[in-house]
This record gives sequence, structure tokens and C-alpha cells, in this order.
Amino acid sequence: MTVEFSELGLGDKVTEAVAAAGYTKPTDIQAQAIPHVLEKRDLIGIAQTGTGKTASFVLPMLSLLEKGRARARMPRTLILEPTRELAAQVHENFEKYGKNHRLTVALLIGGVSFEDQNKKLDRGADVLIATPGRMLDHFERGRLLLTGVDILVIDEADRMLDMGFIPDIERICSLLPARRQTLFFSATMPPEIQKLTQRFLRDPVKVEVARQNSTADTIEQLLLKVGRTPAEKRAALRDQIRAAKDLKNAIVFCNRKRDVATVARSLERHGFDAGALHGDMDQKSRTETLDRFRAGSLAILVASDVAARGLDIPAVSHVFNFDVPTHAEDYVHRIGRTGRAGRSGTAITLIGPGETKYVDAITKLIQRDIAWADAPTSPSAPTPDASQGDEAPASGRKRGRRTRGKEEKPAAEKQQTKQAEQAPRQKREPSPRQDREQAPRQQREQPRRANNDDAPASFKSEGHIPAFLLRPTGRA
DNA sequence: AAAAAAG
Repeated sequence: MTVEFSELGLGDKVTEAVAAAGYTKPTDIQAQAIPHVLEKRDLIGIAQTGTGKTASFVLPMLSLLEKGRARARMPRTLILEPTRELAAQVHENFEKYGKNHRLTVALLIGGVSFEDQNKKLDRGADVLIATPGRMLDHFERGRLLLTGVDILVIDEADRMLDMGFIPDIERICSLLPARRQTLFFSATMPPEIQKLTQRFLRDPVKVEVARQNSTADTIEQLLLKVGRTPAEKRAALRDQIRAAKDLKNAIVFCNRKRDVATVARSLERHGFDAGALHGDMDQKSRTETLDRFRAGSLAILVASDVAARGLDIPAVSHVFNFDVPTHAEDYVHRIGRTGRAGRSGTAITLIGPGETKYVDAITKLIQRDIAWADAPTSPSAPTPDASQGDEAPASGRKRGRRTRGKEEKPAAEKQQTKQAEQAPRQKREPSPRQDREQAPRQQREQPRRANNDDAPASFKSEGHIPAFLLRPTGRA
């Protein structure tokens, strides 16, 4: 039997907003959780992102908030999120589903000015969505009274634990009324998290949806052996992007923030439409880049694990792991950015020497082997062909005939040739002139390291960008 | 070993 949103006991305003957003059937977690939340029960929700978890608390909260009004500096509900982007995303959910309500929703995150946040607090916020640091900052400045909070949501609890937020959470809980409703969400339930639920929750209902430790079948996963140096890795990444089939947009994950910056810049300099996202960037750029990527005006997002979990980015066709994630769980989260909602996706992981040891942990966790990919022959990997100038490899000919260093991987040989059909949107046609104009800016950004390998393509004799990448229509 | 989050 299938349930409809209209049968869950949500108020009319919410149900209408949900219908207006185009949804009729709740997801598993929504169908299970919403009735309990409406009954004001405490709840433990074990669910990953992508399961519709956010709406499972946003919708019933909207219904419950219809009774009563907020007073200045006394929020009625509080939602804690581990990252600023996730907090912003929950905020968007409140805007979308709360459009028939007149509620004040305040987003308290770091990296942006206090001014707007103060205004919202003074007006009286019905809903506070916050990252712990900024929320406590407001509290210590006396802008905030937490004694009126009826509902507390702790989202992504296991990640909060990873990030060392638990002391903050404990502190915040001690500031809240003991009589309150607490909704607790976590993708996993390790013992420490289990203990927390005993401390923070009262007689909770437990709701669990299928754990996706085994990665979705809709994701084609591949491993690729690459060289040790960052330059070799970047070259391999470019080759993979160029050769990728049906690439619409992609996320490239790096383990380190400085690599995120370097890789993004490198891709840009090679003419790709790429942008960076990591936690050391100013919030404005973070938001801007993410918005552009979501809107489809940015083709390649290079990101740290800040983007690995939770972010709702629909329909990413490719995920590239520039580094092997050292925590196997992160692999699952990263590649889970593609192949969502039944769509197919491709996840390619670059394996430098010394990174193989992490691969074992991953295959063990996901309980399957991952196939080895073939390195496409391309101008940026020096081969006998490279000197022959500007032939477009779009025809697929010559590829793989003489790939070097593949002998130890017979599996790679029988992998079908990947044809580069459509290139990611190119930002610009690299012309020597433009490249020269770009140079000073890049020197400013990274004065000490001029990577020769990353010199603009048009400066290099062998690093020629194939025509098919510049003109998707191809040529005669 | 790294990322994230307060400034």
C-alpha cells in the first residue's frame, strides 16, 4: 500500500506547498517519521542524505509551528547542522515548504555578517537553523535566549561527532529546556552516537531506512592507477574528463584544501569550466560556486569533503576522486553524489602509488570489487601520437594501441574504448593573448609555485587541447 | 592525515 502526503496528518498549508513542489508520495523515511513527529515524540532517524530526510522533519515542524508565535530573541525551534552549506539547504527547504506560512526563519552560520542574523533574532525567529559555532557566538553575545525552544533537531549526528562538535552540542542541550521534543538524525549509529541518544532523547521512536553501505547499482565505479606527482595526477584527471562519456557535470574530490585550489585552477587554465569549493574559502565564494554548479552554469566542481555529504546537488553525471578517501565511508558519500534518484552515474578514482592501501578498505566496506579503468591516450600523456599535432581523438582510432605501462593490468585492455562524445562546457577558447592576460592574477594567487606542467595549453607544444573539446559540434 | 566550524 502506498501512502500519500495527504494521509500523514500534515496541515493543509504544508500539504499544499508539498503538492505545489510537485510531490505526491512521501519517501520511506518521511512516511515513517512524520506521524511520530506530529505526535510530538522524540525520534531517532537513521537515514542517509538523499533519502528525503530533511523534509521528514521540516514538514511536520511547519505543521507544529502553526500553533503559537515567536517572541523576540526566543526561537521556538532549533536545527543544528554540521556545515554551513547544509544549514543553508535546510533553510531553503523551509522557504519552499513554508511559503504558505508566515514564519520567521533565521539562518545562523559563520562566515557572513551578524547584522541580518541579529535582525531576524530580534524580530522573533520561529525557526533557527545553525552551525554550532555561530549559534553559540550569538548566545554569548546575549542576542539569544534558548529557553523557549520546543523542538531541537540534531542533524547528521555522526558527522558532528567526526568534526568534534559533540561538546558544543552538549553545551547547547544544557541551555535548552528539558521538556522539549528532540529529533536526532544520523547515517550511522556507532556506540558513541548511541550513547548520545540516551542522554539527549526521551523515550524515542526509532525509524530506519535502508543503509546504503553497498553503493548504488546505478553508479559505474572505476579505479585508475596514476603517477605519484600532483602534476601527473592532474594530467590523468584531464584525460579522464576529456574521455568521459556523457559527461554533463562532475565533482572532483580532493583530500586536501590546497589541492582543491590547485586542481581547480589547473583545470581552469586548461580551459575547463571548473570552480573550487572548500572550507577555507570565504563564504560568499562558497555559496556562489555551489549555486552556479547547481544551476548548471558551472560544469566541474572541485571540492573537499565539505561537499561529500548531504549537499543536494541533483543529477551529477560524474564523480572523480583526485585522491582516494582515507576513510572508506567517505568514498560511499562522495560517489553517492552521482547515480541519484535512479539515474546512472560514473565514479572514477585516481590511485597514486601509496594510495592502494585505502582501496582495500573501500572494497571491503562496499563488498564488491571495483574495475580498473583504462587510461585514455591523450595529448597530455606523452605518447608517440602526441607529437603528431592536432588530430582530434574523437574518432577513437589509435586509442589504446600503445598505451604504456598497462601490461600489469590485463583487465584494462578489454575495457571498451571510451569515446569522447561531448565535452564539458569550455569556459573560453584558450588563445595566447587571453592566457597572457590571465597570468598575472595567477601569479598573485600562488607566487611561489609556478607549475610548468600547468602552463596554459597554448604555450606548450605537446599539451594541445583537442578540437573536439573546444567545439562540441566537431569539425570536418 | 584531513576536513569542518567562531574569528
